[in-house]
Amino acid sequence: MPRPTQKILLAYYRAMHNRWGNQHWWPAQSRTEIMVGAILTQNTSWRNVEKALANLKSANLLPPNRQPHAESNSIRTLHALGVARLATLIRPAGTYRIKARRLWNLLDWFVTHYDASFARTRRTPTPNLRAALLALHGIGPETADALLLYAFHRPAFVIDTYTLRIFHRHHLLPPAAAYNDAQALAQRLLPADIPLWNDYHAQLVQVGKTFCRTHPHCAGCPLQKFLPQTPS
DNA sequence: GACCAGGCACATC
DNA sequence: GATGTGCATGGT
Repeated sequence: MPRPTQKILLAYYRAMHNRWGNQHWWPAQSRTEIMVGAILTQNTSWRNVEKALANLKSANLLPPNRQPHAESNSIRTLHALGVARLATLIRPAGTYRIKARRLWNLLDWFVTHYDASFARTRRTPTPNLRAALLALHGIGPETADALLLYAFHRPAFVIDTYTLRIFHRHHLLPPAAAYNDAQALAQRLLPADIPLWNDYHAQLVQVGKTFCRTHPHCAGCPLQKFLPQTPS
Protein backbone atom coordinates (compact mmCIF):
# COMPACT_ATOMS: atom_id res chain seq x y z
CA MET A 1 0.00 0.00 0.00
CA PRO A 2 1.54 3.35 -1.03
CA ARG A 3 1.86 5.48 2.07
CA PRO A 4 -0.38 8.52 1.71
CA THR A 5 1.35 11.88 1.95
CA GLN A 6 0.29 15.49 2.28
CA LYS A 7 1.13 15.93 -1.40
CA ILE A 8 -1.29 13.16 -2.38
CA LEU A 9 -4.14 14.40 -0.18
CA LEU A 10 -3.72 17.92 -1.52
CA ALA A 11 -3.76 16.56 -5.08
CA TYR A 12 -7.07 14.86 -4.26
CA TYR A 13 -8.42 18.16 -3.03
CA ARG A 14 -7.26 20.07 -6.11
CA ALA A 15 -8.93 17.51 -8.38
CA MET A 16 -12.24 17.81 -6.56
CA HIS A 17 -12.07 21.59 -6.23
CA ASN A 18 -11.21 21.97 -9.91
CA ARG A 19 -14.28 19.95 -10.74
CA TRP A 20 -16.89 21.63 -8.57
CA GLY A 21 -15.41 24.78 -7.06
CA ASN A 22 -15.74 25.70 -3.39
CA GLN A 23 -18.82 24.09 -1.84
CA HIS A 24 -19.36 26.88 0.72
CA TRP A 25 -20.36 24.59 3.54
CA TRP A 26 -22.26 24.48 5.82
CA PRO A 27 -25.31 25.71 3.84
CA ALA A 28 -27.18 27.72 6.47
CA GLN A 29 -28.06 31.28 7.38
CA SER A 30 -26.87 30.91 10.97
CA ARG A 31 -24.77 28.82 13.30
CA THR A 32 -27.98 27.80 15.05
CA GLU A 33 -29.26 26.37 11.80
CA ILE A 34 -26.01 24.43 11.46
CA MET A 35 -26.49 22.92 14.91
CA VAL A 36 -30.03 21.87 14.07
CA GLY A 37 -29.05 20.55 10.66
CA ALA A 38 -26.19 18.51 12.09
CA ILE A 39 -28.67 16.52 14.18
CA LEU A 40 -31.35 16.30 11.51
CA THR A 41 -29.03 14.97 8.82
CA GLN A 42 -28.08 11.84 10.77
CA ASN A 43 -28.74 8.94 8.39
CA THR A 44 -31.05 11.18 6.39
CA SER A 45 -30.97 12.76 2.94
CA TRP A 46 -30.34 16.49 2.93
CA ARG A 47 -33.54 16.96 0.94
CA ASN A 48 -35.60 15.79 3.90
CA VAL A 49 -33.54 17.89 6.30
CA GLU A 50 -34.40 20.96 4.21
CA LYS A 51 -38.11 20.28 4.62
CA ALA A 52 -37.72 20.19 8.38
CA LEU A 53 -35.58 23.35 8.38
CA ALA A 54 -38.22 25.07 6.25
CA ASN A 55 -40.81 24.26 8.92
CA LEU A 56 -38.63 25.88 11.56
CA LYS A 57 -38.03 28.93 9.37
CA SER A 58 -41.73 29.34 8.65
CA ALA A 59 -42.32 29.44 12.39
CA ASN A 60 -39.55 32.05 12.77
CA LEU A 61 -37.60 29.67 14.96
CA LEU A 62 -34.26 30.08 13.19
CA PRO A 63 -32.19 33.31 13.18
CA PRO A 64 -32.28 35.41 9.98
CA ASN A 65 -28.52 36.09 10.33
CA ARG A 66 -25.47 35.36 12.45
CA GLN A 67 -25.75 38.20 14.91
CA PRO A 68 -24.94 36.72 18.32
CA HIS A 69 -28.07 38.14 19.92
CA ALA A 70 -30.28 36.57 17.25
CA GLU A 71 -28.48 33.23 17.58
CA SER A 72 -28.89 33.11 21.36
CA ASN A 73 -32.54 34.10 21.19
CA SER A 74 -33.30 31.31 18.73
CA ILE A 75 -31.36 28.75 20.75
CA ARG A 76 -33.29 29.63 23.87
CA THR A 77 -36.63 29.64 22.06
CA LEU A 78 -35.98 26.24 20.48
CA HIS A 79 -34.90 24.89 23.85
CA ALA A 80 -38.05 26.23 25.52
CA LEU A 81 -40.27 24.50 22.95
CA GLY A 82 -39.50 21.12 24.47
CA VAL A 83 -39.10 17.75 22.84
CA ALA A 84 -42.71 17.07 21.79
CA ARG A 85 -43.13 20.41 19.99
CA LEU A 86 -39.72 20.10 18.32
CA ALA A 87 -40.67 16.62 17.15
CA THR A 88 -43.75 17.80 15.24
CA LEU A 89 -41.75 20.54 13.53
CA ILE A 90 -38.87 18.35 12.37
CA ARG A 91 -41.00 15.40 11.32
CA PRO A 92 -40.06 15.42 7.60
CA ALA A 93 -36.44 14.68 8.56
CA GLY A 94 -37.40 11.19 9.73
CA THR A 95 -36.59 9.46 13.06
CA TYR A 96 -38.08 12.64 14.43
CA ARG A 97 -38.83 11.55 17.99
CA ILE A 98 -35.24 10.48 18.46
CA LYS A 99 -33.86 13.57 16.76
CA ALA A 100 -36.09 15.89 18.80
CA ARG A 101 -34.62 14.40 21.96
CA ARG A 102 -31.07 14.64 20.59
CA LEU A 103 -31.52 18.22 19.46
CA TRP A 104 -32.98 19.19 22.80
CA ASN A 105 -30.05 17.55 24.58
CA LEU A 106 -27.66 19.65 22.53
CA LEU A 107 -29.62 22.86 23.08
CA ASP A 108 -29.91 22.14 26.79
CA TRP A 109 -26.15 21.65 27.08
CA PHE A 110 -25.50 24.85 25.14
CA VAL A 111 -27.91 26.90 27.24
CA THR A 112 -26.75 25.41 30.52
CA HIS A 113 -22.99 25.60 30.01
CA TYR A 114 -22.57 28.53 27.62
CA ASP A 115 -25.74 30.56 28.07
CA ALA A 116 -26.56 29.87 24.40
CA SER A 117 -23.55 31.97 23.37
CA PHE A 118 -20.98 30.86 20.80
CA ALA A 119 -18.60 33.53 22.06
CA ARG A 120 -18.52 31.92 25.49
CA THR A 121 -17.26 28.65 24.03
CA ARG A 122 -13.97 30.29 23.05
CA ARG A 123 -12.25 29.60 26.33
CA THR A 124 -12.91 25.85 26.06
CA PRO A 125 -10.08 23.97 24.30
CA THR A 126 -11.16 21.96 21.28
CA PRO A 127 -10.48 18.51 22.83
CA ASN A 128 -12.62 19.43 25.83
CA LEU A 129 -15.40 20.74 23.63
CA ARG A 130 -15.31 17.53 21.58
CA ALA A 131 -15.44 15.37 24.69
CA ALA A 132 -18.40 17.36 26.00
CA LEU A 133 -20.30 16.92 22.74
CA LEU A 134 -19.53 13.19 22.60
CA ALA A 135 -20.85 12.81 26.12
CA LEU A 136 -24.27 14.03 24.97
CA HIS A 137 -26.76 11.29 24.17
CA GLY A 138 -27.26 11.18 20.42
CA ILE A 139 -24.01 12.85 19.39
CA GLY A 140 -21.40 10.49 17.98
CA PRO A 141 -18.05 11.28 16.35
CA GLU A 142 -19.33 12.54 13.02
CA THR A 143 -21.96 14.85 14.48
CA ALA A 144 -19.50 16.11 17.10
CA ASP A 145 -16.86 16.91 14.50
CA ALA A 146 -19.37 18.52 12.15
CA LEU A 147 -20.51 20.75 15.01
CA LEU A 148 -16.92 21.57 15.96
CA LEU A 149 -15.89 22.45 12.42
CA TYR A 150 -18.96 24.13 10.99
CA ALA A 151 -20.70 25.63 14.03
CA PHE A 152 -17.82 26.25 16.44
CA HIS A 153 -15.13 26.90 13.80
CA ARG A 154 -12.65 24.47 15.36
CA PRO A 155 -10.06 22.33 13.55
CA ALA A 156 -11.86 18.98 13.36
CA PHE A 157 -11.75 16.90 10.20
CA VAL A 158 -15.16 15.32 9.62
CA ILE A 159 -15.27 11.70 8.51
CA ASP A 160 -18.45 10.27 7.05
CA THR A 161 -19.38 7.01 5.33
CA TYR A 162 -18.39 8.42 1.93
CA THR A 163 -14.99 9.51 3.21
CA LEU A 164 -14.35 6.12 4.74
CA ARG A 165 -15.44 4.38 1.56
CA ILE A 166 -13.25 6.58 -0.62
CA PHE A 167 -10.20 6.24 1.65
CA HIS A 168 -10.64 2.47 1.71
CA ARG A 169 -11.22 2.15 -2.02
CA HIS A 170 -8.11 4.19 -2.69
CA HIS A 171 -6.12 2.07 -0.23
CA LEU A 172 -5.21 5.10 1.84
CA LEU A 173 -6.20 3.09 4.91
CA PRO A 174 -6.10 -0.61 5.82
CA PRO A 175 -9.48 -2.37 5.44
CA ALA A 176 -10.14 -2.54 9.17
CA ALA A 177 -9.53 1.19 9.69
CA ALA A 178 -12.48 3.14 11.09
CA TYR A 179 -13.50 6.69 11.97
CA ASN A 180 -10.64 7.60 14.28
CA ASP A 181 -8.03 6.17 11.92
CA ALA A 182 -9.34 8.16 8.97
CA GLN A 183 -9.52 11.34 11.01
CA ALA A 184 -6.01 10.85 12.37
CA LEU A 185 -4.71 10.37 8.84
CA ALA A 186 -6.33 13.53 7.50
CA GLN A 187 -5.43 15.65 10.50
CA ARG A 188 -1.81 14.42 10.56
CA LEU A 189 -1.17 14.99 6.86
CA LEU A 190 -3.19 18.07 6.01
CA PRO A 191 -2.15 21.53 7.18
CA ALA A 192 -4.27 22.70 10.12
CA ASP A 193 -6.34 25.00 7.95
CA ILE A 194 -9.99 25.26 8.94
CA PRO A 195 -11.25 26.55 5.57
CA LEU A 196 -9.41 23.68 3.85
CA TRP A 197 -10.87 21.05 6.18
CA ASN A 198 -14.27 22.64 5.77
CA ASP A 199 -14.27 22.37 2.00
CA TYR A 200 -12.36 19.09 1.86
CA HIS A 201 -15.13 17.28 3.67
CA ALA A 202 -17.76 18.98 1.53
CA GLN A 203 -15.92 17.90 -1.63
CA LEU A 204 -15.72 14.29 -0.44
CA VAL A 205 -19.46 14.29 0.19
CA GLN A 206 -19.97 15.63 -3.32
CA VAL A 207 -17.86 12.79 -4.70
CA GLY A 208 -19.82 10.30 -2.63
CA LYS A 209 -23.23 11.60 -3.62
CA THR A 210 -22.31 11.74 -7.29
CA PHE A 211 -20.25 8.60 -7.79
CA CYS A 212 -20.32 6.25 -4.80
CA ARG A 213 -24.03 5.60 -4.43
CA THR A 214 -24.13 2.72 -6.87
CA HIS A 215 -21.22 0.48 -6.02
CA PRO A 216 -18.74 0.41 -8.96
CA HIS A 217 -19.60 3.70 -10.60
CA CYS A 218 -16.27 5.52 -10.70
CA ALA A 219 -16.44 6.61 -14.34
CA GLY A 220 -16.05 10.36 -14.50
CA CYS A 221 -15.11 10.74 -10.85
CA PRO A 222 -12.43 13.40 -10.38
CA LEU A 223 -10.62 10.97 -8.04
CA GLN A 224 -10.68 8.05 -10.47
CA LYS A 225 -7.16 8.78 -11.71
CA PHE A 226 -5.88 8.18 -8.17
CA LEU A 227 -7.43 4.71 -7.88
CA PRO A 228 -4.97 1.89 -7.24
CA GLN A 229 -4.41 -0.75 -9.94
CA THR A 230 -6.67 -3.34 -8.31
CA PRO A 231 -9.73 -1.52 -7.03
CA SER A 232 -11.47 -3.28 -4.14
C1' DG B 1 -42.16 -3.34 -3.21
C1' DA B 2 -36.84 -2.81 -1.94
C1' DC B 3 -33.28 0.20 -0.95
C1' DC B 4 -31.06 4.37 0.47
C1' DA B 5 -29.97 8.87 2.95
C1' DG B 6 -24.18 14.00 5.06
C1' DG B 7 -25.60 8.22 12.38
C1' DC B 8 -26.26 6.67 16.79
C1' DA B 9 -27.50 3.76 20.71
C1' DC B 10 -28.42 -0.58 22.27
C1' DA B 11 -28.78 -5.77 22.43
C1' DT B 12 -26.61 -9.85 21.77
C1' DC B 13 -23.02 -13.00 20.86
C1' DG C 1 -14.62 -6.28 19.99
C1' DA C 2 -17.57 -7.37 16.21
C1' DT C 3 -22.07 -7.70 14.24
C1' DG C 4 -27.13 -6.82 13.88
C1' DT C 5 -31.24 -3.90 14.54
C1' DG C 6 -34.62 0.08 15.50
C1' DC C 7 -35.45 4.65 14.45
C1' DA C 8 -38.99 6.96 10.18
C1' DT C 9 -39.56 10.16 6.45
C1' DG C 10 -39.42 10.79 1.43
C1' DG C 11 -37.03 9.87 -3.14
C1' DT C 12 -35.60 6.56 -6.69
